[in-house]
Amino acid sequence: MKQTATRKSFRREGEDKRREDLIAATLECVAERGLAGATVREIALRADVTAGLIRYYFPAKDDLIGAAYRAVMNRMTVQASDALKSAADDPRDRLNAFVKANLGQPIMDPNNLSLWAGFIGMVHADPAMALAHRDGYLGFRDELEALIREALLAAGKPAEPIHTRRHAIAVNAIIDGLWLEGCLAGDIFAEGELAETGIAAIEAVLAISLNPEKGGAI
Amino acid sequence: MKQTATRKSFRREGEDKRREDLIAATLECVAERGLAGATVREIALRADVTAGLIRYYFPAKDDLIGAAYRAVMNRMTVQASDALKSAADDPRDRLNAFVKANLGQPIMDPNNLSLWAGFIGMVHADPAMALAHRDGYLGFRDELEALIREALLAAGKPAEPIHTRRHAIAVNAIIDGLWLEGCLAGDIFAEGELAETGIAAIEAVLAISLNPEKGGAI
DNA sequence: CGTGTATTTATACGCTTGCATAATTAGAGC
DNA sequence: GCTCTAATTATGCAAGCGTATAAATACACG
Repeated sequence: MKQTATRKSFRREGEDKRREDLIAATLECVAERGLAGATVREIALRADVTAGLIRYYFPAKDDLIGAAYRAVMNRMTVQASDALKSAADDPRDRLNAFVKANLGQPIMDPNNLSLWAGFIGMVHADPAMALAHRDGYLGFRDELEALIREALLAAGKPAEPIHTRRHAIAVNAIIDGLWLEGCLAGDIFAEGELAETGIAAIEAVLAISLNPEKGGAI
Repeated sequence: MKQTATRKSFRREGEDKRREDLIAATLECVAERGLAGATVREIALRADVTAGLIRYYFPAKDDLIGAAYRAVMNRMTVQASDALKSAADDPRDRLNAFVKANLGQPIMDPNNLSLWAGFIGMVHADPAMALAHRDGYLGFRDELEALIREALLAAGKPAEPIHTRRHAIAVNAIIDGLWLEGCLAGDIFAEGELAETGIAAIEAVLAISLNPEKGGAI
């Protein structure tokens, strides 16, 4: 076993696994030291790989960063959708669960904000990234608008597209704004306070109750 | 005028002027190419100064960046406060004007978002930045809470601190969220749509009218 | 009209970065 | 077990970074 200046031993991994590992390592770096801390060498170190390999899987570093961004956004979307799947049937419960999921762990997390903010900074300069972002945003808002529509109907309220569009914009703003506050300074809020505040505000905006079981309201 | 390899001519400026110029140049860089584009050399170029001078006025580059961040936040705060000064006496009109100012030009601007996002990315890693941000955020929210309290009282509604706090959190989220949407994709909204949506949402949350003149409501 | 000094320029150093490329090797297929 | 190739390591480079420091100069003051 005496080895002086030996090469690093390695295993060949599947392409998918390696990409995932590299993305995960990137997210670790960003989480700990911000976007500036995500250098190819540091990422490689975390992935237990040498720096050169990154370029084997990603044409340039920015492609890896972009993939990492998409992974985070996708992960958040999936987590919110998961909350929907395990929710009750009543549309109001579903909207309630959706909001709570977005305003609680693990979605409302400073690490997510760091990556998101870093990426937003690039959006302004890179049109391709701007497009990717807009798609994500509109997708989220469309999902929200559908939930709102069903909740309104379940409460016996009209749900014209003209109104649901504006409602979706407002509710989306409430979620985004509270998410932001929670990510940036979660410690100055009580446990669950932001989620409760969000639910109450959305109830007021939509003029319906999102807790049809307990607090009955037509 | 024949000069080969002459030194750059310069004028001595007051300390305040130089600091302001350097900060302005920094903001230009960040707005155009993100935080990564704000290098000492590029900043110096924009300020029509050589790079070394930056360190004469700021101990390190990060100090300049921090000063620039504070300048942006301060500028937005001042702009919003200006809108208050030229508003009517009725507290509901004042809150209305405050919201409209934050959801219109020049505050709701992609450049401001770029700056803000770039800095927010650092907040997570740099404790000093985090403190600066928290102060700004709490200052904004406090101002908002005072406005809300007065508006509620003017409408004959109770304004207990327990409630105004939560209202301030929610209204702040609405403003932040809509500001974000407008900065990121202002072109997909009609003129004034976001401001109107914000006013309507806030009216719903506070259960008062913010247009006491025209649309009378107790 | 000199003179002193605070301000500004100029230059260079040591690091780190992203990227390219050559050398190696693990592991599948025959 | 051999062989071939795709995956991985290792090395180096050119560029750009922040910072330190010495040299130059504008300009207030006497």
